[in-house]
Amino acid sequence: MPESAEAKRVYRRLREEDFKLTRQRRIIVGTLLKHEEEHPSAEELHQLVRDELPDVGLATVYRTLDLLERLNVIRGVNFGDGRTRYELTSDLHQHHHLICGRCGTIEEVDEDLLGDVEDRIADATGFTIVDHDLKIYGVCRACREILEESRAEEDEG
Amino acid sequence: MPESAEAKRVYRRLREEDFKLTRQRRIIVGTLLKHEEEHPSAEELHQLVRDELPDVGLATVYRTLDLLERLNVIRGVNFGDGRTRYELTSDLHQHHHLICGRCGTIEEVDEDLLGDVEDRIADATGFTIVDHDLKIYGVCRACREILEESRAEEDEG
DNA sequence: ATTACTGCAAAACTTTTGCAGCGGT
DNA sequence: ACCGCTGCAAAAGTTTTGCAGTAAT
Repeated sequence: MPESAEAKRVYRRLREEDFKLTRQRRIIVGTLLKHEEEHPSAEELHQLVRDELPDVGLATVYRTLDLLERLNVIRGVNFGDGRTRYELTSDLHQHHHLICGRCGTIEEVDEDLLGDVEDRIADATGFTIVDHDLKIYGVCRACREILEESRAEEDEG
Repeated sequence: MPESAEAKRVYRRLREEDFKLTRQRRIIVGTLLKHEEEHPSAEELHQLVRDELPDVGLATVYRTLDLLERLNVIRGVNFGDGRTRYELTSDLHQHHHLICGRCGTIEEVDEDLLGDVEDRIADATGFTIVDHDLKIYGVCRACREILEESRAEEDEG
């Protein structure tokens, strides 16, 4: 597996801050990038990492995630199941989550819709904005159709 | 303590869905509304609730939070410390969080800035939007000033 | 009167930490 | 060779669950 430009960028960040680039860290970073869209939890990432290097400990995964979070490479998010899931903070990956309250599906919108909202907030508060995370709650199209059908049936019955 | 219109709205929701309105639930709801802006965790809420009714169990607090979350009255959010914190989902309480990556302060912006963003997303995806949660990451004004000062000192030294 | 709800204690689960040895620089 | 990093196992912290008794309808 050739290492992506993205992975190399992370390695550079590590070296910049005088952290060692170990086999474990390389594989954890690579696996995280590869499975980015799944928003893996620590435990899930650990399983994936073990496919490649079987005796990596779970504690190492946690420690690496902490480290990457401190370096602002990733960020922990909460989708409401019991565990913390991770996503990249890269500007190249700005996206928003649409969370369906009925079926729990998470869709992504890959567009930066918030440029002028950020500007307005920065002006009003003096806050220097680095990144954002927008979650939108509602009902997805499929569930909405199901709900409309069952309502129609009730009206008949 | 007279009960707010907001609290009564929650009680009505409970009755609508055939849940019992117990002393514990009344006090948990009241305490949650009162300490809304603190985004209490289950444990913190438990402490606050015990001031009023000392032998409420922590499990009851968890069970009530679960229930209120299923009824879409509150929502769990993750601010990066180990525990789930809660906020109301009411339209009347739309606000956004500015999270400073240096000092960890969370400021709130109490304005609905996302009306047209929501419209665009709804049009593009067919998603029926009920609510949203926007977190903005960056550096607050105070920290920014501190950073600028220390940079100036480095340049001198 | 019925049965959902509660408190308590135990269990399950997620995350952190201590320590002796290993491995990147 | 140094010292940061790792695996393991134990600890800490958070959330869930079983059960017998209590209270809202």
